[in-house]
Amino acid sequence: MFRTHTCGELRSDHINTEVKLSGWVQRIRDKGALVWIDLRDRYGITQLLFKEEDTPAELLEKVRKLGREFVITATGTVIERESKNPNIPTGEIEIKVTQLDILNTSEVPPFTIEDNTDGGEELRMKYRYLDLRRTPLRKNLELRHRIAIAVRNYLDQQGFFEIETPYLIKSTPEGARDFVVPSRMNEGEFYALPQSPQTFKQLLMIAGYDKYYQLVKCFRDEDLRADRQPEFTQIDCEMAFVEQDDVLSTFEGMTKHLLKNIRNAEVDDFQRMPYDEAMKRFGSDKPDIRFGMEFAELNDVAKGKGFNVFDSAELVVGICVPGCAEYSRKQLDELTDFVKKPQVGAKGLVYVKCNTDGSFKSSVDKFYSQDDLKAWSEAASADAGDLLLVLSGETDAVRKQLCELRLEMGKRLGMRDTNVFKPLWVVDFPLLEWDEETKRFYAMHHPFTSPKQEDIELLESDPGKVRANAYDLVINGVEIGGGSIRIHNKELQKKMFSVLGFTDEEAQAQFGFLMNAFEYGAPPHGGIALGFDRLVALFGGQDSIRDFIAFPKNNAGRDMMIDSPSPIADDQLEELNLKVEIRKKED
RNA sequence: GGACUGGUAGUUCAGUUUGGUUAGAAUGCCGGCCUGUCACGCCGGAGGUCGCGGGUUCGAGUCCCGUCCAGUCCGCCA
Repeated sequence: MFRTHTCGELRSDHINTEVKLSGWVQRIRDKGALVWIDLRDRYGITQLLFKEEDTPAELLEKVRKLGREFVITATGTVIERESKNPNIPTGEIEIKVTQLDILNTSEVPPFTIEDNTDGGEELRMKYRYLDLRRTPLRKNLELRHRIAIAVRNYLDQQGFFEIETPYLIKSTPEGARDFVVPSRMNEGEFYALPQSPQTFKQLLMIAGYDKYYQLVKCFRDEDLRADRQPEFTQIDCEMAFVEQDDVLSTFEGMTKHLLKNIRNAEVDDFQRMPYDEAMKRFGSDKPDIRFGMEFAELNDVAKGKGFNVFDSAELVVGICVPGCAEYSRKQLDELTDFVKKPQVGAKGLVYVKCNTDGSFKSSVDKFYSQDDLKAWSEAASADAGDLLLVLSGETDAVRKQLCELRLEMGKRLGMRDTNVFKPLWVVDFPLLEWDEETKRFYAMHHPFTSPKQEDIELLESDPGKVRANAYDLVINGVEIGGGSIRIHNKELQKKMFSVLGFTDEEAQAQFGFLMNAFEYGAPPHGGIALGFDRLVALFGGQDSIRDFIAFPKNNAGRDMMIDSPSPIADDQLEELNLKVEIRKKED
């Protein structure tokens, strides 16, 4: 037997009991006549005590051989500490050890296994199994587990079945790049790993399963970010006989359930904001509504006064930053540099200080009178003491730029509190997006998304104007998930493919199975998929999903620990009857 | 595909702007001392291909060119 208790559970109630603990040596404090060892396992830390005067020499010798991260079993008596440590749950007691077994030795770890490790990102990735011993990582994975359980409980109570769908499926050209897997038994052919179980969950609805969900791995061969991994987990759901409202209320309920149970946070009913409105008010389809600074369009007051930059711009738009009229020249220059970064891409920044004495000071005083600037401040609902930051340019671009600036200002002013949760639904997304490069429309969501009934006639006349029965769940500026009411009618689906530029043959070849299924009584249906990793990271108060995944990949899609991807052996290629030839890139 | 930041002791970093004696600090590691530590303390010690390759120079961690690696972002991600 290795243990009677874990390292996290002994309290003063246990004093005088004989116990056996097993774990890792976290730290040794050797004071000569006294030696303490912090013994760690998943549950906590318990202090072991060895007193020179009443410890057999043989045992002391063993103790002095120990090093960090050795795995040991200690047997002894729980005693009250002479000096207690109120900072840890087991701080009232320690173990007077009578027997010590060294189960395994350890090399000196390359970084310290402490809450605040000295290890850098790269090293921690390479030795991920050591990093995972650290409490912050352990807590993240525990949080992930708790949320997964809460999701399953909620959806089970709502009558959902968790049904697994295949990972080896068929490649489709729409959407993200597929990861592909060669088939040995079908020479020269490839499976694709699913970007999402989209078609399968729709088929499950046609099969009559009514409510489906799955915590499922999805795969996308696209460049990574802090919040994007090539393999990631979705809470994937689909419901039959539902309208948009049914899906939204079910998953609003789930989100509230999670916030309540995991974070003990109560939130109001979620705002539902049309896409157009989100773009106009926040310049983003995933607005962070924890703070204000909404966009104020200033075309009416800023144009026609001889400032050519604004006169020639499609949109002049600003935000009102509360209480920042005192910003120094240096701070304003910093903000100008921020918006001029290539990642943001603005040409410049105009500011208006609404001074507390009622006067205005701007970077464009040459062109605008005090009355002009007063009109700006009124248009932006600015008060005395506020700072207006104004950008101009082509509508879509300038909104995006101002959105970046707004988030930056929110961050600087401490308005993005990770303990505050403000979810909302963004609804009425456009069905289609025009792509200049390929001169065709792409589905903004995916090609199975249904258009709004009242917009269907626009499909032929003005496809870009068609709104979709599509919605995103956004929390604190993070796109947590999205879904839609699907097309369940073969004719409409055919029409959709034709708008997307598919011939009948292409549509049949790629999605024939789904179109055929629509011929056998497909019920109206719709669903949603939530990014599980992002949801967990959000609940954990962090932007990066990496530390909420046990074994993540780096920004080049590599697993630094197992060193993958890697070449495969010749005989593996032989079996697949494949030859690897790296094509030279053309200039 | 692109922009930016970084790479110096086991680790985290300073030193690079302005080239110049033996490349420093902290922490970790090793040895010694210490009876109430818990980021223990004190004394001593070991530890370096300054990412790699080339160039400029009397002389390069420092300047130039190339390259690799890591990170953040843009493009991309229905």
